[in-house]
Amino acid sequence: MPPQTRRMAFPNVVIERDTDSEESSSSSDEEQDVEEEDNNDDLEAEEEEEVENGDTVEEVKVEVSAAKKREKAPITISLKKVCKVCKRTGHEAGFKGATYIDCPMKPCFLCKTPGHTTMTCPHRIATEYGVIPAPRRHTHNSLDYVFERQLRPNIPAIKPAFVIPDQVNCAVIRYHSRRVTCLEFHPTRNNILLSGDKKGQLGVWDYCKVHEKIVYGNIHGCILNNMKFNPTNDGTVYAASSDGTISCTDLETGISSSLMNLNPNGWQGPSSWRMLYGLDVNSEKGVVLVADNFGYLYLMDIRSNSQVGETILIHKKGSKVVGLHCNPVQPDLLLSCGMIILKVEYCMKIFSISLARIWDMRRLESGSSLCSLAHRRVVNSAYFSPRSGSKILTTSQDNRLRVWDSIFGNLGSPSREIVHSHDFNRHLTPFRAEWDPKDPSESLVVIGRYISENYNGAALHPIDFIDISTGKLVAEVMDPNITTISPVNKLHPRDDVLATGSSRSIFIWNPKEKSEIVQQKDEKKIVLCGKAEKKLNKKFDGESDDSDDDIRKIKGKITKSRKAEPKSSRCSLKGKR
DNA sequence: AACGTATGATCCC
DNA sequence: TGGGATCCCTACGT
Repeated sequence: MPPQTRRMAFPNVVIERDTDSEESSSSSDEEQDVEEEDNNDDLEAEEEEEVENGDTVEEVKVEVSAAKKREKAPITISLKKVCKVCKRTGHEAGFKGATYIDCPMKPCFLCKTPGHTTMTCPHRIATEYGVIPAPRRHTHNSLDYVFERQLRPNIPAIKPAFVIPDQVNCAVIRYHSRRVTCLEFHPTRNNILLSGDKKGQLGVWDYCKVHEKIVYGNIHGCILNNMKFNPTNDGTVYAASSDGTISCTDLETGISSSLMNLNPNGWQGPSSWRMLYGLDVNSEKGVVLVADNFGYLYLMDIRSNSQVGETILIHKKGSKVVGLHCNPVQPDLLLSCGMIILKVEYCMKIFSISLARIWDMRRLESGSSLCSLAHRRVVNSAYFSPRSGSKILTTSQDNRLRVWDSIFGNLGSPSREIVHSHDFNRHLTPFRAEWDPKDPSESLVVIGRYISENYNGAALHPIDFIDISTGKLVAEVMDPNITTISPVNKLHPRDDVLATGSSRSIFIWNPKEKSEIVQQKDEKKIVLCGKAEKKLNKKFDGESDDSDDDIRKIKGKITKSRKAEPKSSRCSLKGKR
């Protein structure tokens, strides 16, 4: 459907004149300006056409007061509407209603290729565009063949594949005072969700007892970048922060100890301030691994809380290492990812390359990585697959998800690249695609979407479920009450539950059938959030003693999928065996 | 409603 | 090699 343009009322401009001298000087200036603009523009014809159409460009005549009008001719200033992106006239980028119109002078905002806009980008129409599906697993011997042919059809599927949590079950609005940066489900207690924010606060929320929530505010001074539960005691969590410390916090008491402080002398300027980003725990080796913004990796012993071995430069000196992940099956393997670390000249052009690197924990030295996986922009996250640990999934700021099917195969180039909108924006927590830990095929992945879509007149940013074996969009999940972008998402390790961090709010999603039970049960508590929240705040101000801590039960209503697929098919094993 | 601002990667000189 | 300009679909407060 072609984008609809709306005729905007243009403001009248009146220029007041005080003195004759000023008048003459300013008038000549203006005339010059007009002239210059006209000369610079070869869009004159186009412009006139548009004026006739009553579209974007309009001329404003400035009428001088009647008395002076006789002496001086009226001045015509051309206030052409200018594109806010490329500053040219003749078109305008931005929202027209709930639809965003791209600047045609810029490369596609989705795939970054010039020549078209997101509106017509083939990747927007189908996420699987250009993705070569993973090859079917060929049966090699007769036993395999017999199993596939005769036994498998009789074995009931353990999990009816791809259950999509698509209904907002409950939400905490303005739980945090700054945007959410990370989420983590408790490894054993099903309803406990931890959240970190930009301020360094740590939230603990029991989302089945909606009103039970805690925020620990004195653990870190700024961004809580990553957290992981202590494998030997799941009542405590480790967290890495941009304040340069690692914390170990007791969830019951909120008492926190610091394992490391990289800035013992305080603020000495930005060139020396160290920030911790990547964090993971290797329970086999009994170490907490962290990485900083200067490219260094540190290992901390869990028992002694002291550093093990040397500090190792694992990426280019001075480049931020944003993610670390230990292989869930082979504890000797470590994955790191981060910012640009080299520049390459190719075909007379210079390309920046960011890397994810695989390391052998037994031989951790600078330059000894087993393999480097190249990306064109910063790699926000790199994860081994949760069950077999043999696949790798990365999220890069070049708007692509990359998948390597086997760490034992050829790692030279990714098995698949899926174009997906998850641009970097300094005001947003970086997007990270997360595996579904429950999917035995290790192909379902969740990631928030940056660009919005017009859903019945509302610009919403859905959360995408992608089958990374085919690149297909399995489901796009959104709620009319969530108007902000949702860069932080985590799937529950056992339940069909999705947790979303969107701006300062946290949402819990269930598959439809579950949420309806909850809705019935708590009908009186159901209120709206998002834009409706403001109104409700006023209403609730009398009842609630602390509006910042309001917990709101929200009734989710799934908006029709863009492709208007029936619900059943959206949650089926589409494109799979 | 219109603006200001927080603030990170990247490009370019 | 380093600092300053730039940025594009932000979110929220005044």
